[in-house]
Amino acid sequence: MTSRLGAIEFRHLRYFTAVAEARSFRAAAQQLHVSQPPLTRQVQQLEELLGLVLLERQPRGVELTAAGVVFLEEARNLLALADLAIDRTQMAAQGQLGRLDVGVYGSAVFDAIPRVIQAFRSAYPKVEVVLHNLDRAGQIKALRERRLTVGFNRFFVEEPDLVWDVVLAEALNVALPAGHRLVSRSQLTIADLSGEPLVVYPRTPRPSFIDQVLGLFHRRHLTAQVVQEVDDVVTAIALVSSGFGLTMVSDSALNLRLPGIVYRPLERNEALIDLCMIRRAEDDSALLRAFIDVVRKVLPQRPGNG
Amino acid sequence: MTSRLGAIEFRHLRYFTAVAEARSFRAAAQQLHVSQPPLTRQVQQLEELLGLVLLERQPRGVELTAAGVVFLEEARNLLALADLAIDRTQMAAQGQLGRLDVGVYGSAVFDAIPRVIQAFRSAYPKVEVVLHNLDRAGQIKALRERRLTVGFNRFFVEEPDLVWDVVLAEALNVALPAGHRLVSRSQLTIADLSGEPLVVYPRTPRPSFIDQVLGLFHRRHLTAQVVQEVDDVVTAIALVSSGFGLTMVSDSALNLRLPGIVYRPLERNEALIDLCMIRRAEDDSALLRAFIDVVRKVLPQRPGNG
DNA sequence: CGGCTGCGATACCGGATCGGTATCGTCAGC
DNA sequence: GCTGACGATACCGATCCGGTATCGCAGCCG
Repeated sequence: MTSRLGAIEFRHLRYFTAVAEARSFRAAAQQLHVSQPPLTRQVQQLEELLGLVLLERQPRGVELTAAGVVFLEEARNLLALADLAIDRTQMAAQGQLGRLDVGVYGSAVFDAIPRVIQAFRSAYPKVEVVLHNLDRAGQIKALRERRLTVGFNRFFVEEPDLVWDVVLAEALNVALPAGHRLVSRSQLTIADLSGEPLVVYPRTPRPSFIDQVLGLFHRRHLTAQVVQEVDDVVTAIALVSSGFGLTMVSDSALNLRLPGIVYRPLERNEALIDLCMIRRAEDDSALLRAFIDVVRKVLPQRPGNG
Repeated sequence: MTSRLGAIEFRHLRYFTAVAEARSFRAAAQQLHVSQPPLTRQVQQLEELLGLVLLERQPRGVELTAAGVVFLEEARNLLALADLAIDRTQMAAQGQLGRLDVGVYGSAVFDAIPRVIQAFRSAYPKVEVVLHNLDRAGQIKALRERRLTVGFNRFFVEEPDLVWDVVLAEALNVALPAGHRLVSRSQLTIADLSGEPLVVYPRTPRPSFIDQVLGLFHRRHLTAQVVQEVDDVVTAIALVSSGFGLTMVSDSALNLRLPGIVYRPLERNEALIDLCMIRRAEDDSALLRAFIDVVRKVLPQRPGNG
């Protein structure tokens, strides 16, 4: 890339623009708060660098040549764009401009995450937010490779270079087929589900939501009767509506309204399911801090380990 | 207009861009053929002027901050635009870029002028050509006020600060109603028209085409029987087609094809009508020179007074 | 017609700033 | 813990910038 810029500097543009607009070296010198000789010298140097005459010196001032007319317009443009560039850079430094890559996975995409993203978008409209559907392993890999800024997942193993926060504790609900006998109850307990056929998810990655659900039974020395393992909550709900059995979903998944499906809350002290946010420990960018602030404002907060 | 540019110069952008792209001060120094310390100093100064940190210095090189990512993009952009600005300025100096205001009037707009403009547009596609319909007085005024670069008209009085060239000598033709007795002749003379009712134009400005036509008769001691004076050639042709009489038109006007109108040429040695080009005597711009060259190439040329 | 005035260009000077060399502090890797 | 590579710093000479003083020139006015 061989540039024709040579040694032209913004100073040349500033000085030339002032002279061209004032149609006078002396008047421009006053406006710029410098004396007149430096203006003469800088404009001469600019003309020499361009190999062109930009101004016609005349007894009562200066006139623009055709090249001068064009260069004046270009110089004004460049100066204005340089100002904008500085503005944009300073906005970026304040986290108001840039790109935020967010990893998402699981049922939180149906409620909690959309609320967060919407709030962030309206608070920081010039930040481009990109969502990536990645499971936990994929999020961790992408975070390390800088392809992700934050990730949301149900829980995380400890990683030395990463930090996680629990940003939301959601209650659990049972999804039942419309005619099921438990539909008559307004609240359920884990014990109510003992012996009921269960559809569980996700099959991978492990450990994850599935293990938390099964743990609820084991902790109470109850037996979970798993009839089907599926990939995601949507498939699980579909199977429930087909009469395969019951399944457990977080509050976020209540937005998944399918015909023939009824949700009943689990008693709140029975179990809570965490939503976690993971990020690089050394990432102290203003953009990430701004995002975390929005998350804490939008979601009922709980302390993390970071 | 208070700029936030401060004392930022293109040098800062060039150096920062090189360092940011190479992710290394030393490597950038090699590419730029300078030593490493000046790079450190210029980047430090740039960061100080912006009040921001653009680079994170690390043991194995440098990483960009969020602000650095944005500023790198902006700086590249500015450097590329500066190059383009220089290109455009140099094109302007060569007459390849700019704006050409052309004054036109009379029947030449139907043939000679369109041919010139089309040739110029294809040779200088980045020059904006603007046509202005102005009579001779209007053209002279606009030329003096720099609103016009050149003007075309049928003939000009001498003006001290203006220069004119005859750029085309067109033959004359007679426009006849379809059933007229002279239609049977393939060529006509002025004498053939003696006693015929004539429609003449333009009423103003004077002197102009009308006076040249009437002069043809007076020179031969013939009588021109003027039945109607009108503003322009189009109106004259319309009256001819209505049977008012005959009228004289230049070659250019032969493109005006109306039903019921027949054109017959005047013998070539009977009369020629000039097309003149007028311009400022002191205008030696490359753009005007380029236009004159095109005119001379497109139109059969004759020497002018300039 | 000659002095005056206002313009840009030039000469020259002191200080700021640039780029160069040499060197330091620091962290990673063997 | 040594070594090597990186960026930062110290210092120096040369350049470049901006300032003052002055020149050359053209239009203006009495």
